[in-house]
Amino acid sequence: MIRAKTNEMERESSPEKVEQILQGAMQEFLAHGFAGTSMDRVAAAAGVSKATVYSHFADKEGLFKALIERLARKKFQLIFGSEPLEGEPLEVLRQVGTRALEQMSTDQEHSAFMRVLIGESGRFPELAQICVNSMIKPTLVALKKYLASHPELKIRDPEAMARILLGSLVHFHITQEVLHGENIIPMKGDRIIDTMIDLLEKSVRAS
Amino acid sequence: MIRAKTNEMERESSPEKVEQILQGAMQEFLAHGFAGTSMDRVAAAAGVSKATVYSHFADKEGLFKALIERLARKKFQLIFGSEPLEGEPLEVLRQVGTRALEQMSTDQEHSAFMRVLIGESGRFPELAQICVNSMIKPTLVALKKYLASHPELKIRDPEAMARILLGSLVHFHITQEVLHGENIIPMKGDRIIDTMIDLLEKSVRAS
DNA sequence: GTCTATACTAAGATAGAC
DNA sequence: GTCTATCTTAGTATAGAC
Repeated sequence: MIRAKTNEMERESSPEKVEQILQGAMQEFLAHGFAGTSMDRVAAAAGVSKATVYSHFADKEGLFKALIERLARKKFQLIFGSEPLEGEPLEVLRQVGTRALEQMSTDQEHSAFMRVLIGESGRFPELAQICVNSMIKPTLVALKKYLASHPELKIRDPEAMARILLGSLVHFHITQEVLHGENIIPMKGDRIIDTMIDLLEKSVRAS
Repeated sequence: MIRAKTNEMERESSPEKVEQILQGAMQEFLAHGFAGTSMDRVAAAAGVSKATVYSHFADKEGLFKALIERLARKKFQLIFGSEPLEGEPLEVLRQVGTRALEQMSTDQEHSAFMRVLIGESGRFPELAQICVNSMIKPTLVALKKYLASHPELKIRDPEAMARILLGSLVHFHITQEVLHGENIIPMKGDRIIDTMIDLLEKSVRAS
């Protein structure tokens, strides 16, 4: 019969290969950056030939962009895409902050992603902007809305406050893990969070 | 006479060439990162031959490290190495913050330096640590000491507070300029500073 | 000390078989 | 669709002349 010409193993194996390629690309690009990564090593890490890589992605740049866009979505959901915020505001903020810090330091991939994203933001500005749009902006908007929806917190500028909260945590992560400062300027992340909550609490009392 | 053997143009022109090389290296490394930079282009940008570059620096890595260490010193002094802090504390903090934000966004070199430093921190951890030691740590220590020396600010954990203040500003700079988010999530830097000062002021009143 | 010319290696991308 | 083999360019580093 005619259908026999297409056996089970070869019909549309593309989706599978694409996934393999992206996995290999992730390993290599996150470890060595764009310029430091060779397509040979990507192919090897993916377990396919170089020609197969080029049959699914136009060139090195196309593969890189596809990977980063994919990772941007994934990272956002992993860190801030949890359950909706409910409960006593300051306690909620403490929990969210603690979870975010923990998630960032647990996930080794996250530090590597930040390195590549920031490191290549000069040569791939559109890519950086995609990440701003799909990670940073949604986080800031969610935080801002949460702060604004709790007038008892007496926050004049929720948008600016959201930046302060997020910035403090992300910068802490950058100095400690991304830049390997843990042993040079050691500090428990909880102190950042405690101090921020303390500030907010006093701010409520003073208003 | 014997001294004539050494004419004016050739005796010890090294320091001059070294400076040229470092200038060229800065231009190239800051624009393209470590792996993306070729020694050919460094030599061309420096206006010397490639062999001359190699006669002063062991290899590409050695040149890169020399450059980054040099820049770390320079950047710190440029942004935070100003006059000692005097005057009403909250007003001093506002001025320092404003100056820092302005300096960071004015100096195009600074964004490029952050990109390279963070981007290469995975492959050059020692280099990242040198920058933590010569830039971030001194800044945090100075801030902490300032905060601690003004008990009227009623700050329980000056060290953590220093991190919050610095982190908010640096993260703002990263999102707006380094990651090109200015048009996506626009905001005047003053709002960050105003909000932080407002928080500190209310914190004083509540204590 | 500095240059020109070159050895050697690796990388991006593709042609052609199956 | 996927592979092996290959073309071509570009990069690091050095040898040898001046």
